This record gives sequence, C-alpha cells and structure tokens, in this order.
Amino acid sequence: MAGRTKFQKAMARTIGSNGARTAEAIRQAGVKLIYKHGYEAMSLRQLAAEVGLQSGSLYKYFENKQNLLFDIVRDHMEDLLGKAEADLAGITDPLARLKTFSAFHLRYHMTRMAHVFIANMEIRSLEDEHRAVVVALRRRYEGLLEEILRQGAEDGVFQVSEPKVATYAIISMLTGICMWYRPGGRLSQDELVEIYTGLVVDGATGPGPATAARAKPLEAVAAQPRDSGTRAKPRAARPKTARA
Amino acid sequence: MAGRTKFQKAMARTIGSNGARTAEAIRQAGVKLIYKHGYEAMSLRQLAAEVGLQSGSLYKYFENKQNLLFDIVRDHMEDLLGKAEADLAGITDPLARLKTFSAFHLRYHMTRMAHVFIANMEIRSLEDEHRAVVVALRRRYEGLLEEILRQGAEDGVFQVSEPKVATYAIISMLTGICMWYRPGGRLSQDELVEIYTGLVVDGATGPGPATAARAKPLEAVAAQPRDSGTRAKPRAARPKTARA
Amino acid sequence: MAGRTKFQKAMARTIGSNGARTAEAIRQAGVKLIYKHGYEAMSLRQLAAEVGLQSGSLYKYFENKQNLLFDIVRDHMEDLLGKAEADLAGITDPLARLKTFSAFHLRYHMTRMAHVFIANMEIRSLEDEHRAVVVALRRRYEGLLEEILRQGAEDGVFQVSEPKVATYAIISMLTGICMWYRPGGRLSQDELVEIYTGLVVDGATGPGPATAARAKPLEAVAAQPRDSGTRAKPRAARPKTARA
Amino acid sequence: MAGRTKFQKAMARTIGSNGARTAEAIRQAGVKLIYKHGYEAMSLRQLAAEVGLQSGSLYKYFENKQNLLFDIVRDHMEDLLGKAEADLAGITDPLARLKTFSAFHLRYHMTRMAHVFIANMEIRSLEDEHRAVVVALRRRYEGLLEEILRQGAEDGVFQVSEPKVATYAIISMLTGICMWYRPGGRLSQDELVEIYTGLVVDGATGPGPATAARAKPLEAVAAQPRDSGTRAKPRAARPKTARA
DNA sequence: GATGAATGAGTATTCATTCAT
DNA sequence: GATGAATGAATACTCATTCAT
Repeated sequence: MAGRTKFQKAMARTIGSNGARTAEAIRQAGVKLIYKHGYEAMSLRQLAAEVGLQSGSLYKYFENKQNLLFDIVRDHMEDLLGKAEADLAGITDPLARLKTFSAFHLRYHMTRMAHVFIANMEIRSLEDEHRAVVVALRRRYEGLLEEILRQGAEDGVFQVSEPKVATYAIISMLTGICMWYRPGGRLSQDELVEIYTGLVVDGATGPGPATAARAKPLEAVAAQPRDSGTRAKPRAARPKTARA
Repeated sequence: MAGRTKFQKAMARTIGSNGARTAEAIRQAGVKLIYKHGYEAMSLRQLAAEVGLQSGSLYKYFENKQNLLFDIVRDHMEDLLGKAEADLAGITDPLARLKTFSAFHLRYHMTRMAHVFIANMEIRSLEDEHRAVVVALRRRYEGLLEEILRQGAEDGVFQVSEPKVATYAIISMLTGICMWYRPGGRLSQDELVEIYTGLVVDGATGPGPATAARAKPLEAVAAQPRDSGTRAKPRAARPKTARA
Repeated sequence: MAGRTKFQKAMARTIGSNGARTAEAIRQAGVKLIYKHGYEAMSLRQLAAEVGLQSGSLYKYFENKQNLLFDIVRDHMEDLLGKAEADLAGITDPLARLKTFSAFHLRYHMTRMAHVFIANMEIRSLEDEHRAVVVALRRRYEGLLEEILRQGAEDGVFQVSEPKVATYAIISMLTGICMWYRPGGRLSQDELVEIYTGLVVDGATGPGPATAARAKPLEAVAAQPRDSGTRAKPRAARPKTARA
Repeated sequence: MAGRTKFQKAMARTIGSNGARTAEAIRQAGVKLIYKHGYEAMSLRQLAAEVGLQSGSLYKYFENKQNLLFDIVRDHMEDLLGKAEADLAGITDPLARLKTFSAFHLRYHMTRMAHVFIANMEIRSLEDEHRAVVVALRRRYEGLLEEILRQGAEDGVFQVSEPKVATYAIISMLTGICMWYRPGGRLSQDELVEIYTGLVVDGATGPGPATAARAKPLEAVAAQPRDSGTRAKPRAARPKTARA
C-alpha cells in the first residue's frame, strides 16, 4: 500500500483549504475524464481545463499522470473491499452472505459506475508495480465471494463444483451491470438487485425442476464439433481441487 | 456498413500476392498490439516495426489508425454474429438454443480472446459513426440471446421476467471468461463450457429446490431498510413491458 | 559594481539573525549545486530543498536565479583579486612575485575549487552586463601576472617575449589543478605548489642547459605540414607590440 | 565503444543524399549552439530552427539530446586521439615527441575550438555511461603525453619528477589557448605554437641558468608558514611512484 | 520570514500523417 | 509496394517567478 501520495498529503495537510478543494476537484475531474475518454486518451490539459488550472499546476497534486490513475484505482479498490467486508460482517449463513454480497456489489456498481469502470478497464494502463497492488486488492475482493461459495458448497446448500470459476462468472455478471445501467431507467435499483441476485442464487443453488432432464445435456446439443474432441465429463465427477 | 475499406481492397486486388500477405500481417499485428497496449497506447511505429515496414507505408493498407481499429472490430462482430447464427440454425427448442448459444459464445471467446477483448474495450475509442455500426452489430448479437430467453419464457420453460436484463447478465458472465481464461489451464474448454452453461441454464430456468425457502429473501438481509413494506413481487408477476 | 544586492542587504540588515544564516546557507548550497550540476541544470526547487525552504521563499534572498550566480561569481572574483594583491604587497623582486603569485593561485584554487570552477565555467551563463563586470575583474587579476612577467622581462630575469600569451598559458596551467586535485591525495598541497611553481618559473626564465641545442627546433620536427606554410619566426625576433 | 548511433547510421545509409546533408547540418549546428549557449541552455527548438526543421524532425537524426552531445564529444575525442597518434608515429626521441605533441595539440585546439570547448566543458552534462566512455578516451590521450614525459625523464633529458602532474599541467596550459585564441589575431598559429611549445619544453627540461639561485626558493616567499622545517626535497629526489 | 497555490512559458519527446522519390 | 524525410500538433512534465496570506 506504500507511502501516501501527494494527493493524500495535500488532503491531510490543509483540510478545508482551497488546496484540498482543488485536490478533490482534480480527483473528480480525473475520474470523469478517464471514464469518458480512457486514461491514455485523457490529456492533462483537458484535466487542468476542467478544474480551471494550468496543466503544470496539477503537479502540486500528483507526481504523475500515472500516479493519479493509481490513486484513483487503489482508493476505489480499498473502499470497495472495506465496504463489502463491513456489509458481510456478522452474517454467517452462506445463502444470506451470498445475497448480501450480490446486493452490495450491485448497489456499489450502480452508484459508482465511473470508478468501477476505470478500475476494471485501466488496470492495463497501470505500471507493473501499481498493477500488482491493485490486482492483489481485487484478489482479496474476489476471495470474499469465493469463500462464501466454498462454505455454501461444504454446507451442502450450494451446488458449486468450481468455486473459483463460479466466482469469476458471478462477478463478471454482476459487474456487467455498469455497462448498461443508467439511473432513472425503467427498473429501480431494488428491482435490478432482485433480478440479478435471483440469477446468482439460482446459479449457486443448482438445477431447478425445469432442468431435471439435464442429465446428459450439452453433448446432445453442441452439434458443432469445434476443436472439442474432448468429451465433457459429467459435472459431479469433476475434481474439487483448486485453481482453474 | 459503408464502402469497403482500403484493407479490403488491398486484399481483393492482390489475393495471394505479397500485398495481401502484408495486409494480413498488419491486421494480425494490430490485433496483437491493441490487445496488449490498448488502441491509444499502440503507436503506428510499433505496428510498422512489428511487420517490418516504415510507419508511412502502413497507409497503403488503411486510411487511418482509426480505420484499422474499425476494420478489426467490425469484422470481428460480423464474424461473431454470423457464426452464432450458423450455430443456432435449425435448432428450435429454447433450452437447446440457449445451451448452443452459451457454448458457442464461450468457445468463441476462449479461442479469440484478443479480438473479443478489443471489441469490448475499444468501442470507446471508435469515432461516433464507427461506434454506431459496431453497437448495432452488438445489439443484433444480443438480440439472438434475448429472443431465445423471450421464447423460452413464453413456452414456460424459462423463468425470466426481464429478458433484456437477463441477456446482459448472461452475456457479461460468459464474456468474462476471457478476462482470466488461458489455454492450458487446469480446466479444459469443454469443462468450462459445461460449468458456465450450467450456471446459465440454472439462472434461466429459475429456483431449484435448495432455495425453496426463498419466499422473503432479500429484504431480510439487505442492510438498507428501503421501504421494507414493498415486498418484492414474485418474479413471474413482474411487468414484461419494455427496455430497462 | 552596481547597487548592493538583496543578498547583501539581507546580510546587512539582520546580521546574526536567522535571516543572515539562511542567506549564507542559500549561498553555500548555491555554490555546491551549481558546481555539481551547472547553473542551467540547477533548479531553484533543488536549491530550496537543500536549505529547507519553499522555492518561492528564496526570492527574499535574491532577485533572480541570475543574480544569485552573479553574486557568487563577482564576490569570488573580488575575493580572489583582493587576496592576491594582499599577498603580493611589499614584494618587489619579479621572481619572488612570480612565485608568490603562483603559490597563492594554486592554494586558492585547491581550497575553493567549487567557487573557482563556477567562476570559470559559468561566465557563459551570465547576462551581458554581469559578464562584463566579471570579465573586468578577471582582466585585473590576469593583469597582476602580466605585469610581473613584463617587469621580469624588462629586468632581464625572465625570457618572455609575449607576456600576455604567457599570462594566459600560466594561468590556464595553474587553474587546471582544480580539474583533478582532490584533498587527501598522494601529494600534499605544498608539494603540488612546489611542482607547479617550478614549471612556471622554468617557463618564465627560459631554456635550461638540456635544451641548448634548441636553436632551430620545431621546424625540424613538426613533420606534418598542416596548414603551416607560415614558417615560425625565431622567438627573440618577435615584435613586442600589443595584444594577441 | 557501443553500437553506432542513429546519426552514424543516417550518414552511412544515404551518403550524399539530403538526409546525410541534414545530419551533418544538425551536427554542425549542434556544435555551434552548444559552444555558444551550453548544452543545457541550448534548446532543440533553437537547433531545429538553425537547420530549418521542426524540432520533432531532429529525432530522425538522433535518439536524444543527450546522444547528440555524446556523439559530438565521443567523435571529437576519437578524432583527437587518432590524429595525435598518427602525428607521433615514427618519432622516438622524447624531446621531438614532446614538441610534436605540443604542436599538434595547439594546432588542433586552435582549429576546432568549439569541439574542444564542448568536450572539456560538457562532460558534466553527459550521463554516467557516456561520461565513462569519454573519460576513458581522455585518459588515453593524456597517457600519450605522460608516457613521453616518463620516457624523457628516464632518458635523463627531462627533469620531471611527477609525470602525471606535469601531464595535467601541460595539457591545461595548452588547452587554455582555446579560451582566448581567435583566428586573425596579431599572432599567427605558428607563432603561438612556438611560444607555447617553448614554455612546455622549458618546463620539462627544468631550470635554466637564470634560476640557478633557486636552491631554497618557495619557502622564503610563501606567506603561509606551514612547517617551514619540512624543507622541500630537491626535485629529482621525489618518489617516482604512482598516481597523484 | 515563510508558505503554498498558482502561473505561463518553456522543455524534450512522440505521434499520426503526408508525400516525393 | 515501399522508403525516408518531414510536418505540425500534441504530450507529459519542469521551471523560474509571483503573490496573497
């Protein structure tokens, strides 16, 4: 997590002063512009103009364009992780934890779309060292869900043979909401939480009655023998070991 | 779909000639470099070096850096759409169609990760006109799945109150595979198809036995006590009206 | 010599106060950093950091970066000139004066290498008006040696046909010591003074026995007839007129 | 000596073409401007304007501002060293070699003042790796003179107790000529060569008759009464060991 | 006496693109 | 089909300097 950055020092030193307000304005404008144009495509001139400064003056507030991105992404990830842990605190039942996680993730992503988008899309633009920090935080976050799935599977309430894969699948699905959700749409946040969480829970708890006949499902259907000479083994028989 | 581009002309004019080979090499190098560095971050000098040309010479093969991106993304989307339609042709049962779509999407995404990644990430970098073309193609692709879900819901085999939302959710989930899948991992493509498709089908067909007790689910759990009187209506009862 | 500068005012106003100490610290740090990086390459931010100030605060102590350099160089030159005159005061014999000058110059240059280096190297960085002042001081300093040589030649004790040229040659030679001398080396300052002064005196007093045969020297040797159609006249015959 | 640089490649590839002419023009303008303003103070915009280009276009001809400097300095040093060795080739008598070296050095420095000045002044601006290369070349050049002095001392024709120190002294003296020499001055190059070489030879061959009385010279004169008991040993008695 | 925020002009460098050859 | 020279505009970043507090 390294030493606090220029931005954070500026915030700490002069809370409430003009400097702190400028720092915050820069950060917000940064999020907005990176969201809109992408990190590479955002120029510091644009950013400076957005907050009413000369571009050189930005360097009072960060060392680097790169560090601005890192600050934004790392702070976001720490916030996400912290809030998720807080929401889950005290809940023990795996199903309840899964619903809580899902609801939290969705609400967070619907509320802070730009931050989320940046954190997902611009990891590529982070320098190695910075990316390592962010990826580690993301792994910890994914770990929360993976552990929920693993526990639920152990308890017999979830049918999840590959918790890691399921984790990726679920998080991708939930995160995807910020690719299309816009506030004020037809469906409320609550409704969307309900729908998505339903999908997640159904996926985790396994086949319902309608798919009882799914004993030998895919092979019968995947007509196109693309490079798939390898016949898929039946689900249950798959090893429960480790990482994909 | 606009007039054929320089690339296509070059391909057409000199099929088999050195020029066509160069054109193809440029395209491939372009995909590789955009995948690796991002469109904005890839320089034409890099690209030229990759195929052993001077950067000025690239302009025999495309009008623009922008057009190179557009060519790549549009061709990819047309390919994706065409292959999906081909795979689905002749299958009528909604469940079979859903499995087919899911399997196709997964296999395609595991096989052509770079193209897929670019098509998803670099839409932002397309100029308005180009983006419109690509977004339209993507809508058509999403439409395939949405129609499947809609049909299945009508037939009573799927429990999907919001086909559009479900479409986004499923596609996000499936597409997410190319964020972490690497060939040669512990799980084969077939196994992954099996797992993911299971999740999809479970999500579409609705609650399994394990979640029978899900009568008053989320409210009991969601920290935010948003008007807890408004009991979430049972799924099926939700209005089928329009877009989210 | 213009009005006293901010630095001098700051020194005068608050002798012994914190301000004077800061002023001196800035001066010393300035010498150190200009010596190390060069005037152009030294930034005022560096300088400020070195003395524990914000760069803006430096302007309480000088008008300009340029003036800081000028202050340093002019003060150095005045010091050099004053001390040389003091050392020579009361000595009349040309040979003794020559040895004194040489010894003084060497010791001064071995002791204050940074100042000397700056005064020699950064004249180029002075603005015209400032450079004129410094060059005038340097001329006066060179004049001391030239006059010694001229007097010694008149007295017949030196064999110097071109005092101006000899002055440049000797000063270059002596000053060169600060390009390589480092305190604590194998040879003491005294030893170096002895060696260098020997060279100076030998040069001034003319040919020793070993070079008796040097009547028609160079031509016989300089085989390569580079652009030298002009045969060099024998030394003694050269006109004693004016500046080279 | 590392791989040839962009500049050299440009020269090699297109001899006589416009590119080569531009390359040469850039080099010459670079020498001129660095000489005039110093490396740090010369901007690439100035340089580009001088040769009638946009500043970005310069990068066809060098990788870096730094590399331009390095190219200039290294090529100069290699040229200097090569020509000195060529001039000395075949001459064996130490006195003749000393005169040849002196004459060569002077003529070279009077002819290529800007290059020489740069090579001496801007070493500080070279990055470590580049400086190492240049310093090594300079050492080899100094080694030529040192070896001459050492040989002459062994042969008994020179009275030089410290060849290394004498080398520095002589080279400083000779090089100093380019601080004031301007072509077309009162004294011809030949005359100056004659004067300076006289000084060098006198210094190397030791005390002439006029300084016979120099038995206890310096102590009687040096103001600083540093332990005057330590009588300076007679020159010849000084240890011939190693580095200063 | 010192700060910290800001400026505005400057820096080296990179880029997509053009075009005569 | 390809080169190599060049452009012109842009980029991130640094600098000396100012000034209200």
